[in-house]
Amino acid sequence: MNLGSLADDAGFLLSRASGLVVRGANAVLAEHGLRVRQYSVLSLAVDAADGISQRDLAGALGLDPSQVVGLVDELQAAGLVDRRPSPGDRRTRLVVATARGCEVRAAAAEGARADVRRQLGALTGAEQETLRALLARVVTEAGSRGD
Amino acid sequence: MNLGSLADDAGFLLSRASGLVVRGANAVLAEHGLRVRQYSVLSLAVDAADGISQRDLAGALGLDPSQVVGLVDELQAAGLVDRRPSPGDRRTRLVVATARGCEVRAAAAEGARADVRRQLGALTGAEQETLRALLARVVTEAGSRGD
DNA sequence: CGATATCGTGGAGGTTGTCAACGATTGAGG
DNA sequence: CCTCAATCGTTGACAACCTCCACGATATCG
Repeated sequence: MNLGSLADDAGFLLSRASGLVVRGANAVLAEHGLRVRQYSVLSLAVDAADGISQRDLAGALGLDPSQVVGLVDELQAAGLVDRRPSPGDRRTRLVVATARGCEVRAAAAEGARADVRRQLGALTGAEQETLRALLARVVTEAGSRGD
Repeated sequence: MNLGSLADDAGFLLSRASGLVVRGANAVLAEHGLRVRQYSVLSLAVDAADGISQRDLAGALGLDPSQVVGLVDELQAAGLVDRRPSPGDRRTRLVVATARGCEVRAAAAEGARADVRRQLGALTGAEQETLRALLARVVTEAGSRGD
């Protein structure tokens, strides 16, 4: 077993698997007029009952705040989210999903989930859950460490 | 437990974790004048005793062949790899690592491995191995399916 | 020999990552 | 009250990346 081999490197495998899943997800989401990034933003907006600030969106997604601007612009132009002023802070703009945004997200989520199941088809259900749990710990640990 | 939540989506976690690891690796590799992509190409060239065609490079890395051109150009300009004609096929150009390429790769690999260990610090050694094995199966399965 | 496929390469167009600014607003300390 | 630093959204710039298409050179199959 060659430990120097790229095919055995966890970082490379992570990047490679991510590329595969993102590519597949983008293809599926295109049917709903969305890219993965837009879908992520929309999802967080739908799940946040009172809306979510663009700052928090950037933090949750690991993006630069400047990237969020464009994504929200596109979703807003598509009528899927709105920007509402925050009650307590006039700098902040809360991103809230519209009724149509909720519908689109629900439909897209179904397709996206099916595609992830397909992409992870080599793993049993239990293994998929193990993978999910391990990745979640890596991500949250990195977050609590300051990225 | 909200199954619709983005933070529980395996695809999102994969993409997020990959982004973290790649960012860290790029920072480490910058000390050696490399980016992750270049390091990957260089690694495969070093590991291939008789060189590797750009086609195979693209396949192993999941890249479009046209992307490999630029990466090899940069590595060649840095004196880390050479392009040699293939003995049996005049279309193919074999990418082979130079002596300096081997040295740089060895030095960079050490730093990269240390960084991955740091990024995956939330997991025990056994868990890291589990993660690696699961990802390897996902990637090879996708490969045997035609991406 | 001729049709078809493959390899490397170039270029176009869109998406992403990173960074540095700026105006508006907030919060803390003097 | 007033100044100073910090925060939020936004814009702009620039490099990296992905996707696709087309081409010349070469190989392979019929």
